[in-house]
Amino acid sequence: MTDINFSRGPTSPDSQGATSPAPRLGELRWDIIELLFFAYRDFVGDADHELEAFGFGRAHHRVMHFVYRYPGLKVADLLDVLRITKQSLGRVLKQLLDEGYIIQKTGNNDRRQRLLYATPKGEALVAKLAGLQTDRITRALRDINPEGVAAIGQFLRAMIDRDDPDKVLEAIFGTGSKKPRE
Amino acid sequence: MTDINFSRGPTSPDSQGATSPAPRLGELRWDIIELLFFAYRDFVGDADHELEAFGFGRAHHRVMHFVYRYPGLKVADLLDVLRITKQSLGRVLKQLLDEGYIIQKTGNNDRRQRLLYATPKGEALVAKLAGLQTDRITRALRDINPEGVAAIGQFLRAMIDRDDPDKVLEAIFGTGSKKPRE
DNA sequence: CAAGATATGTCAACATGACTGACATAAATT
DNA sequence: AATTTATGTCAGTCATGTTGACATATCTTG
Repeated sequence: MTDINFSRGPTSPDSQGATSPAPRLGELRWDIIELLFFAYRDFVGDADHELEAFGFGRAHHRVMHFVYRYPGLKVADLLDVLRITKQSLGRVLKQLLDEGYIIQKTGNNDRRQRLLYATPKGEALVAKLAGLQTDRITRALRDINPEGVAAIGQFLRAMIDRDDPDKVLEAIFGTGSKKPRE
Repeated sequence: MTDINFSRGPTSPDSQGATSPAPRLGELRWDIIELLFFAYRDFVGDADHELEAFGFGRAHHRVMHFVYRYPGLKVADLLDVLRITKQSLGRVLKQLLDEGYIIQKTGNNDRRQRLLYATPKGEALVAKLAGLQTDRITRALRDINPEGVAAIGQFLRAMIDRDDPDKVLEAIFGTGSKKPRE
């Protein structure tokens, strides 16, 4: 076994640390910061393992997820949501199209647009991954009462930037977004 | 403006979708899944912007964070926590050492070990980034009562895998970990 | 003590998923 | 007819992850 001998807190030994120059070393939410790190790591880990079997990565998952959830999403919308460049999106989207997980449909009003839809094959993949993640979430919520669950939802919503919301965020928050605080 | 015309839910148009082959399309926690995605994206985004000014990336942040928080962490511990290979860690660690954000100290009991400590320069960087993230967390928790805050902590803890916990997780959960469920 | 295991570091090659910049096409708008 | 917009694509680069091989110092064990 490796020894469990490290103590907690900033107690550097000889790191020239007698000057203590750091600002606000109390009142920081180290607890939540680290819990978010580990929780998210394991949360996405569920899907990562499954994706390997398909030869896909996280990028493919994100695309599939939002295309399935918001059918008819335009390429431009997807770029807003994922916050990546069209070159980056292009690669994974091309694979998903070629392998039949997503189909494109020319827009009715604007024939330049390519509206995206998940195929049954794509739906099955998304559902499988969401199932794994839902299992984890359900387990985590099991011993929490409805008020607690509501607080969790409120917290997560409040962690999200709402200036310049993309289409998906507008859907989540109910179009009349753009209300930061106060 | 781009039109806000996409409807919700899996209502594919002609994606050969009359067969509906997907398993369990109800009862999935799409809400929490998406909230976690956006919340984490914006949460790490705070630090990302600041890191650019230092010429660092997320990898550097993670290393700095855990070295500061758990002084005397060994290289092997860090590998466990971050779940990356020593070659990956080696690159960012070397930069942080060379630029004076971290120092190494030979282990007392075992002189093969290199115990890691943040320098004052490193502490300042970590504190700055944690400050940004704490601001977001504090804002998000502002209108939530103590019971709600407790529920949030409980939820995040329960989202984390506890089989084979690393040193940091043992510290967070209080060594007697290894209790999965029931 | 000699042999083997362990902790760390490093070289080289490669994959993924980001990025920038440039350019092409089709369709809508002016 | 000219311009703008939505999309696609080529080419190169960067950050960060991976494997595999190997070197060195130090600890542990027979």
